[in-house]
Parts: sequence; structure tokens; C-alpha cells
Amino acid sequence: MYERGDLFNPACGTRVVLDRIGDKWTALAVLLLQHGPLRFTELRDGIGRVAPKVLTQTLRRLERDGLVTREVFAEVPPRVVYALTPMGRSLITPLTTVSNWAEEHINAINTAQSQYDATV
Amino acid sequence: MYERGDLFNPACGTRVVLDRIGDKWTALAVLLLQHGPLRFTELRDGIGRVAPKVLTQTLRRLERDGLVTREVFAEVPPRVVYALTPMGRSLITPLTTVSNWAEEHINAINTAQSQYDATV
DNA sequence: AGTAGCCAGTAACCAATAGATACTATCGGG
DNA sequence: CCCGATAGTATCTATTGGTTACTGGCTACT
Repeated sequence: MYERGDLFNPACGTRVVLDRIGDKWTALAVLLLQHGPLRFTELRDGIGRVAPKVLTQTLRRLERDGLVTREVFAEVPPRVVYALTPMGRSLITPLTTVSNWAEEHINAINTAQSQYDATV
Repeated sequence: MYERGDLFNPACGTRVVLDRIGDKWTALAVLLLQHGPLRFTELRDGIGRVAPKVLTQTLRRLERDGLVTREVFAEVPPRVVYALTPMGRSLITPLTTVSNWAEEHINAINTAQSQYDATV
């Protein structure tokens, strides 16, 4: 069993991580934070159409995973700053290779979709 | 606007692709196919706990995006073989960098989670 | 002759996740 | 003494994923 590699094992790290960063906003949040810390509303406005509840969930998970720090300033109005940890920054490189692939192939994907839709 | 790069633009290729391969099984299916074509049940058994309906949806989307081919053999019992297209194969490299990152950091992530859970 | 099994799905229904909208707490300024 | 700003929470709805059962044509078994 698993002769093609441990991808066939549901407990392998790749599958766990893909399941974690493979949700709707996690990878995007990490990429947005790559140039420096951002506040909650900066992330929310940057992502554009994310419900605050969902953004909070996403950031809490990233914090729990040790990829992001959450710093609360006891001010009024409140200020909360999110930043990447060293481990979070180390994720930028892999995500950037995916991002580059995306930019290189997005046109081909759109073309393929149009062709597929035309035949069906 | 968008002075940090077009990630702040919801229509950028990165966001579209992340939204597409960021679902629950797509990236895993591509990685499973990297060593050669697989039949429907091989993919299903390889992934382990995926409903056939959802796997079908995943594979149809990959086919529509031009990343996977679907070849039907008119036999009984039926045989359907899925394989990566050249574009699908080109996605292996970026996904592998993510996969490698995952394997390198899965322990640190688990540790961070335990610490976080202990403080809360 | 009858039937059970194989494979690649569909159909129908249920659970979990994401999204929309409204609301809260706090405090300084007008 | 009411307003606005920020970082959320509460509630409800919509979308997505999951579970279980079923189909259909042929082959192999009884």
C-alpha cells in the first residue's frame, strides 16, 4: 500500500496542510501579509468580499497554527495588528510559486473553460 | 489603490486560481495523478474519504480547466481513466513546493496548535 | 435460468462551511 | 450626550461537501 508515496495516507503532512491552507481565504491572507503587518480592516478591505466572521475564523486558525501573530493594542478605537511569524514568512515562497503559475496559466485556463463549455 | 500588488484586485489570476485549486480535493487529485493516469476508483480509494459525487465534481472541474483528461473505454464494467494534461503536469512543481513545505513544517504546526490550545 | 458482482457514476437528502446583515463595547471629540 | 471609529460577535441564509442508496450492462457463478 502507499507505493506511490504517502499521499495515499490521509494523515500525511501534505494532506493536513493542504486541507488547512486550502480553504477560501487562508493562502490569500498570508500573501497579503507578506509585505508587512496589517490591521483587521486592512485585510478585510484588501480581500474585498469577506465577511468579518469568516476573516476572524481564518486569522484565528492562522494564529493557532503559528503562522500569524495577533497583537492587540489597548486603545480606543481598538487596534489589532496581524503579522507573519518566521514560519508564516517561510510559506511565502511556496505560495509565490503557485501564484506565479496562476498568473502564467490563467489565460489558458479561461480558454479551456470556454472550449469545454462550448462542447457541452 | 492596489499599491501592494494586484492581490488586492479580486480579479487577479492568483486569486482565481487559489479559489479553484483551494477546494478540498483538487490539489490532492492533481498530486495523486502525477505518477500516471488513474481510474475513478483508484482516485477514490487513494483519497480515502471522498464521496463519489464530490470526486466527480472535482474531476469535472479539472477537466473543464484543461488540467485533466477523461478517457472513457466502452467496456463492461466501464473504465474511465483520468490523466494530467501538459498544463496539469506543469502544476505539479508549484504544488510540490507547497507539499515539501508541508512535510517540513507539519510538526511545528502541530506543536503551535497544542501550545495555542493550552493557553486558551 | 437466475442472480450476484463489477465500475462509474446519479439521486436524494443531510451536515458543515461561507456569506450577509445587523449589532456590541469603548472612549474621545463636538 | 450623542457620534464615529475599530474589531469584532450574533443571527440567519446560501453554498458546498458528505452519506447512503441506486442504476445499467455484461460476465461469472450456481
